[in-house]
Amino acid sequence: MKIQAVKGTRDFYPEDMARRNFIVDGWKRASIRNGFLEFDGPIFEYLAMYQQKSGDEIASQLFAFEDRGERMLAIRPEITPTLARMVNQRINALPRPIKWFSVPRLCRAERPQKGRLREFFQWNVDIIGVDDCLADAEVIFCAVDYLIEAGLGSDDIVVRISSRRLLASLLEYFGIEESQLDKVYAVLDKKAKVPPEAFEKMLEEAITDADKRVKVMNLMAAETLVELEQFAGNDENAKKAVDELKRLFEYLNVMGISEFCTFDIGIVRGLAYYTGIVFEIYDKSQQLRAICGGGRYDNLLADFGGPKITATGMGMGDCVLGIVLEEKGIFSKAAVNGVIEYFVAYAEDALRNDALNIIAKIRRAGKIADFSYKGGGLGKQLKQASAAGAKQCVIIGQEYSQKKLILKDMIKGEQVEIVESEFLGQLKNAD
RNA sequence: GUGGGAGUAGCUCAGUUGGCAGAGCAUUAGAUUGUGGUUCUAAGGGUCGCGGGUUCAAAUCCCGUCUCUCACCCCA
Repeated sequence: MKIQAVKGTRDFYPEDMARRNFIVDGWKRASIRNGFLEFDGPIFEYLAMYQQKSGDEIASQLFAFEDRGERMLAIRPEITPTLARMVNQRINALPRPIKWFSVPRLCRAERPQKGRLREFFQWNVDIIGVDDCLADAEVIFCAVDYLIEAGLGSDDIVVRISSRRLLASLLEYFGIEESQLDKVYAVLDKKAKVPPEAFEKMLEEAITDADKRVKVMNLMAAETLVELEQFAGNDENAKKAVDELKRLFEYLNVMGISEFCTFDIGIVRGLAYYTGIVFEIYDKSQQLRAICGGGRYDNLLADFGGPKITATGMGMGDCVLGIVLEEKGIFSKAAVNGVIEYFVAYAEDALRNDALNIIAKIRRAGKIADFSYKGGGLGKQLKQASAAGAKQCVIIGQEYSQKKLILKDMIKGEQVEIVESEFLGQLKNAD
């Protein structure tokens, strides 16, 4: 029986690996220039760690197994619990704010579909220990900074921003009980995803009181922060939440990315643990799930047995992003092959050892060099050099009896004769 | 867990009324014994997803099954 790749996994052939590296390298560059430090954890953890935050149902959506010591373990479906565990462990020794990032490989046992696989990479950026929404602004900036570097503009993507705290205070102000909030959130999260009639019907089921429901419907139609202030009335909590959003947008404006950002009260995020600012980044032209999502989760460390220290962060997976970059033709910029700087060709088999000797010297000088195993005619070797995308060829022929090489520029097609020692000297001085 | 779509060469796919298994790209070799990219020629590469049925004859029709994929549910 022929064995095939497991459902929802990917094989990375060299050209796929080039794309993956294009994404991952960009993530790391953006993180580092935004002042984040890289961390990583184990690829599996105790199953209980994931159940603690999200409940038992989550167990069916992750790859769990028992080891030989009868420990219940799971392959990590996210890295945030690991982050919480690691930070809690050294909370008194770590200088704050803690600005860390990671690019973990994650697995989730969900049914695969467009933009979602069972094994993927996810860029995570978190700031722990900053109450002010400046931290949220910086997380958003970091994500946008990356997307711009990757080649996307404000015509391509949009950051939709809202606030859990705002929703919570307004809903409470409208008279909806706190115990009902999660249920209502789940419905509000669907607003942009289902037809208006369906949305209305779902809302009817979640909020039986007609007065309250009308208020919520009106609220969900709000498009600007100014409108929200009217809803807030004299409610202190709601006013504070609006004020926070205003400050956030001001920060984003100062940082020069306001054209990417918009307020959208329909952004709720599925999970219960978000406590404040929430945001998602979408591709404007396509019907894809979010490229990126994040927000504030002030109970993170406390949920994992640590002190109550605030946190905010985001995650960006490689699947949806990969589709977007592919559609925009951005991957063509990614170098698929390692670019050969010098391809060494030899005119006669007798010169092969001389060629090998020079190749070794080029490589030890830090340059990328390759050659033909088969040898054969010079034409064949140059053909192979072209196929490999070589920038230059070093040709070793009769001239080598006077220690001279031919250096051929494969792009311009020009060639010059050069003394071997001079050529090798140039290698070391270059760059 | 529910529902649609698709499985033919490494890839993208064609395959007529049931009648010898095909093309392009890719790969390899040659045209070319000191000069590449273009071009030309040739070769290799198939359990037509798998199993059963109908038939003189099945990639093609029927039944079953597996896999992949898309949309739901969910989404950290």
